[in-house]
Amino acid sequence: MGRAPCCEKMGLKKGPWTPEEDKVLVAHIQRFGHGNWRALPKQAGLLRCGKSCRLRWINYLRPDIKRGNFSKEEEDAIIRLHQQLGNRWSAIAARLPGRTDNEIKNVWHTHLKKRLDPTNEIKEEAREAPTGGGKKQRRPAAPKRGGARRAPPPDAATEASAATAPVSPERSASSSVTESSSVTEQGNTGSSLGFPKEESFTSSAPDAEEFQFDESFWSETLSMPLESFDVPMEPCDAFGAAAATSSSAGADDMDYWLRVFMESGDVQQELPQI
DNA sequence: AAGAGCCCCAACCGCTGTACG
DNA sequence: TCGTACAGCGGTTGGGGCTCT
Repeated sequence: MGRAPCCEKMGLKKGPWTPEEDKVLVAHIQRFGHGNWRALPKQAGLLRCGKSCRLRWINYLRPDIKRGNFSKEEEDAIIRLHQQLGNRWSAIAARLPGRTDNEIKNVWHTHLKKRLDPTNEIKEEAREAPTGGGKKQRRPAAPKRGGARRAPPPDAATEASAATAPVSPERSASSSVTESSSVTEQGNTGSSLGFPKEESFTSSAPDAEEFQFDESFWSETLSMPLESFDVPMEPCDAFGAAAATSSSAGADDMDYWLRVFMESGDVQQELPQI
């Protein structure tokens, strides 16, 4: 069947996300969730297609994402899981909390595949050696592409338990926060809006400094009054309807969001239809 | 110091699966 | 049952940073 393009290309921005766009997207999702990705950019006032917003959120902006280099244990887990699952990156990501399918895919193609290739083994080993000749030390993930924020590389023992952590096999790590995803699975319950509290987010990292930048980013973003955004939020009935009819939004979810909105104090003005 | 080449990764593209009317 | 819309997944790539020469 003829599929319409994911979005109207006309007038929609492509390429790297700016910090401003990130903030708008984060603020919108914090406030309204993402019941409908296609409608989200319009509601948030972003000149992006829903697909782009979704990818940006899932691969970069979700607060439960673990940034930085992969530990040896994680790499071993990826190799093992790849042997079992093949190129089902989302399934692999589901077993590596905090890692996205895109990230795992990148690591596989850039490191692990070569490592498993016997012809590259020697070369790869040389690269692994700290003082080995020719190995390019991984740069400390400097911001790229329009203000991308990356945490400094963690030490190799960051997530020894990651590979064995129990994670729902049904949903990947890319499942949304509104679907009681890995955030909950990692025990960060009780935080408002389904986000991990900053304390839990940072304290879950063995090295608190690892997320220093992200913490400041989230602190800034979470504390930022929404009115400070240039782009007006447009909570509309369509979104509420989408959330209400969403297959993943049960009555409890609706009650939860309603409570959140009520507590925010502006539900009357913002969402009169709920 | 400067240029070349390599490496990495964020983001795009196109396809599939699923829900719904 | 069919057609459409949407979310999600995996493959691919553009381009910036880093290292080497």
